[in-house]
Amino acid sequence: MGTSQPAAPFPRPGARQPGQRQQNRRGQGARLQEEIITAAARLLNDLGHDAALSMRAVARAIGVAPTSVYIHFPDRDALVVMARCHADLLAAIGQAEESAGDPAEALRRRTRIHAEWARSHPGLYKVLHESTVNQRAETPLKNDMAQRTAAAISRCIDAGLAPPGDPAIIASDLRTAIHGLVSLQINQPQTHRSDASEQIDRFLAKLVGIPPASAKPNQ
Amino acid sequence: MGTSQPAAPFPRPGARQPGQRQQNRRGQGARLQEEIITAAARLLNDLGHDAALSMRAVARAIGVAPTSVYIHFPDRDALVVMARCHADLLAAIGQAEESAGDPAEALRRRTRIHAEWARSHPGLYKVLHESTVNQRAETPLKNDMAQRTAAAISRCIDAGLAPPGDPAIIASDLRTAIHGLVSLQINQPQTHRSDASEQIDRFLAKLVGIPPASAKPNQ
DNA sequence: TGTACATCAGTGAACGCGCGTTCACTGATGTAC
DNA sequence: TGTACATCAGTGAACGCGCGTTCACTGATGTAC
Repeated sequence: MGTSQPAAPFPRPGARQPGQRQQNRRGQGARLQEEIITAAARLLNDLGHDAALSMRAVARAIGVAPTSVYIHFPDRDALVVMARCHADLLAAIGQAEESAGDPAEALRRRTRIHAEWARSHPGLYKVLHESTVNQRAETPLKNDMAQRTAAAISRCIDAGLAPPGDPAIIASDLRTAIHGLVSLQINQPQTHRSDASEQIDRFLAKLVGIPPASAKPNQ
Repeated sequence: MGTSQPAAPFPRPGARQPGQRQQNRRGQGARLQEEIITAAARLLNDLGHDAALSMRAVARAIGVAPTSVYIHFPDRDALVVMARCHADLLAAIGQAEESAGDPAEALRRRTRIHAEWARSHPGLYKVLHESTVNQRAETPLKNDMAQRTAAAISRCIDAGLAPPGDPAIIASDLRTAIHGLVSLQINQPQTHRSDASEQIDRFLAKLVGIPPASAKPNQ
């Protein structure tokens, strides 16, 4: 970890002081909508549960009257749709894969960045995977992720870097195991501490058949 | 599935009608405490999140004044301690292991029953693994589970039914993957449907080195 | 055998809180004439 | 260049709700004398 983690897309600093905000210019009303989404995402990440997100808390965080949120979102449920998180994660993964030398390294990077994103956005990960929101929406985005993982594995097999097998099944197993790893890291940090990287390598080796990168500069 | 799943320890029927309950006999005041714990466990399972559990809801479910809960539990946090769930799960696993022929079959049964318990108590599983309670307590019980899994794997290795390796690491990998499987089954039932049994077999084969039971009567 | 008292197992009303949501409104800014 | 009007970007007060928690209490039952 340290400096190499993906850039946090949701600002961390605390709530705005009331009165600090000034009304948007005429024609710029949509900016408040943007502020609401950003604040909602930050609160979801901080709280880790969609039921804990409230219209009033979002309004408070922005420094706006609760009523103003209703101008852009008809009710609480509408606030809780978070497609942009996935888009952000997808971009991070795409970027990491680009710089990989071969398909096996690409899969390893993809897997690592997935785990790291979850680690640095624990609350959002929980909302996206454990909350009641995820039952309502987000499935197309998750299917997209699953298909991309299967494609990455398929490329490994085609390049002879992994033994043959059904990419969809292997991807399902890998994603399931990685989800377990991330979930335990987030939910039981005291018992599942540091060895994420090694466990990822073991999963890649045992579930996909990709041996740990042997040509490591140090260690 | 079907008839072979473990007996549900927490009664399912709906809330009691108000007025139906009559005061405990003198000296039997502790019975209300028992009722409170049972009702709290049922509510936790129904709601799937400890934050959603309220003193008033528990009192309502039993048919008692909210004040009466305070006689036995000093505050809401005290209600939320759920050691008995683990004890119940442990007993179910012990029972399943007993009837197994060899260590490999015992490990398979242990793994299956773990997944089945989680499936039949989704809310409690979420509370125990995803909720804020689990950060406070329950770690000794989880350590116990981890050690038992490691011991089961150790017995497989000793019996020559699994290739040699560090049982603690193998157990960690297996438990992580199974947790991922269960978590996805609970949280995304629409995408992770039915093939749990096969995926468990694959995890046992790939992560522990135990091939699927070949002498199956049918299929 | 009778009675005063202690104890048990609860109850009912009330407090202040944050919440979702509705309603009528306000003040600034652009625009038609 | 001036003015009436429309529109935009919000606000403030209020509603009813469920919640945790406190307080003084009630009615039944056992027990000492």
